[in-house]
Amino acid sequence: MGGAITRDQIIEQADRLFYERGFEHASFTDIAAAVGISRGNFYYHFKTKDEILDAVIDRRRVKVQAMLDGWEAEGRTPVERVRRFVHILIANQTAILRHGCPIGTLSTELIKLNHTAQDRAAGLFTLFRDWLARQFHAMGWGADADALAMWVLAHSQGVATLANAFRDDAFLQREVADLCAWLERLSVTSPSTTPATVGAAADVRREFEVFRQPVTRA
Amino acid sequence: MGGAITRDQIIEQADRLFYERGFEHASFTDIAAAVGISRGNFYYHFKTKDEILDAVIDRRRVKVQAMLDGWEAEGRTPVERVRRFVHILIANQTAILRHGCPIGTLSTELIKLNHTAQDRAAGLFTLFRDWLARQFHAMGWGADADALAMWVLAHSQGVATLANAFRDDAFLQREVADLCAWLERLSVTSPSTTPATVGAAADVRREFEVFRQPVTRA
DNA sequence: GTCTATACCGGGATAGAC
DNA sequence: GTCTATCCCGGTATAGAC
Repeated sequence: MGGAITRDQIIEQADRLFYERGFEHASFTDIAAAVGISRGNFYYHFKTKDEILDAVIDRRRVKVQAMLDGWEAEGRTPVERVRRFVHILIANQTAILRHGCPIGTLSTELIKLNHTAQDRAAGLFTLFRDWLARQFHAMGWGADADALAMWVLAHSQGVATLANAFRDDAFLQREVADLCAWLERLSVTSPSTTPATVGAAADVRREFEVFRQPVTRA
Repeated sequence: MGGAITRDQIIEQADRLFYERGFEHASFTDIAAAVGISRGNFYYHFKTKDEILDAVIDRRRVKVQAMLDGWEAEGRTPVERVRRFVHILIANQTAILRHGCPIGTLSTELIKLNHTAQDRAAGLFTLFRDWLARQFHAMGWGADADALAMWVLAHSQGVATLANAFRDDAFLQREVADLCAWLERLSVTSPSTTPATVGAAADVRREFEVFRQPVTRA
């Protein structure tokens, strides 16, 4: 009963501290202090630190999936949904400027540690990747949907990293605005909005070629 | 004499190990073993681990600057020079797939550790940023040069992070090809190649608007 | 300048009382 | 379920012989 509550609190605080200080740097002492329990009590709930990491990644999976489902339900069009994705950079601006992208920084760290959970961390990226690809697919980009998803994901990731490194909120906002402007243009000429005029996959691709170019300022 | 050589070797191996395993995770034991000296001998050359980090960042500054100077000398046009920048993703492909971007991952880690050297690490990004901005400036993008520089830097950074997380060399290559294609288009319509037709800054900006859109596939 | 030996601390992890 | 006490290890850092 109370045990489950404590366990949840441990996961919640560990999640936060892993994000703020990094997995390796966040100690049991830190987490115990944050939860308000003794270090020893800890091991009743988790046998090792890696077990806590697993639980944290699970928690993040659930939260990410819930967020994506929410966007799916809210956004009327695929474009609106992708825009919601891009806007997490704004919604979480303060945290990103301070600590970077929660997924990117965790993934990067676990790779350095050669940790067994590195693939599970990368799996968090996959949730976004597949969701984005589905949106672009719905927009009619077919075979290019995944490439577009990776492009948006990579750019957002890079923006988060540099905004974090430079603590530059203006840069972050500008990039979000430009990504949205690009999305707008993409949607206007998307085959899904002009289904009658575009038939063959080759035509879609040719049209795509014209419109895929970087955005830098609004 | 031999001391200076040892010192250089320590910095060299520390640089490599900080990149491969991360600053915190790379221990004195690791570095000492790599250099082939005892842990104790270490402290004759550096009083603390932070001092080694400082030396490593200095070393990276020098190497980055030399690389940028080299590109400046080699590349005949600004576009060719920027292309050289983008191509480091290919040149260092193996290392990037395994360990990510040396600058991005170090910067990210030091921020998590709230390390005093975090700004010095971000300064490595600044070297690239300013150099890229100068290239775009030479291409005629004037006030937008820095924004373009940041855009390219951020995108490259994101590509490195995701290529690392997914160990996806095909993605990395595709993104480089697309970045180069975008550069090509940018250069064709750059005000520097058509100086007579473009006068006011507003015209440059308007023209710029048309051509800044994302690239996703080749 | 390089070594061995060692101090010291904080990390993760365990044992056992309550 | 939670605590205190403790273990063990590996980390950084120091002392002092050579």
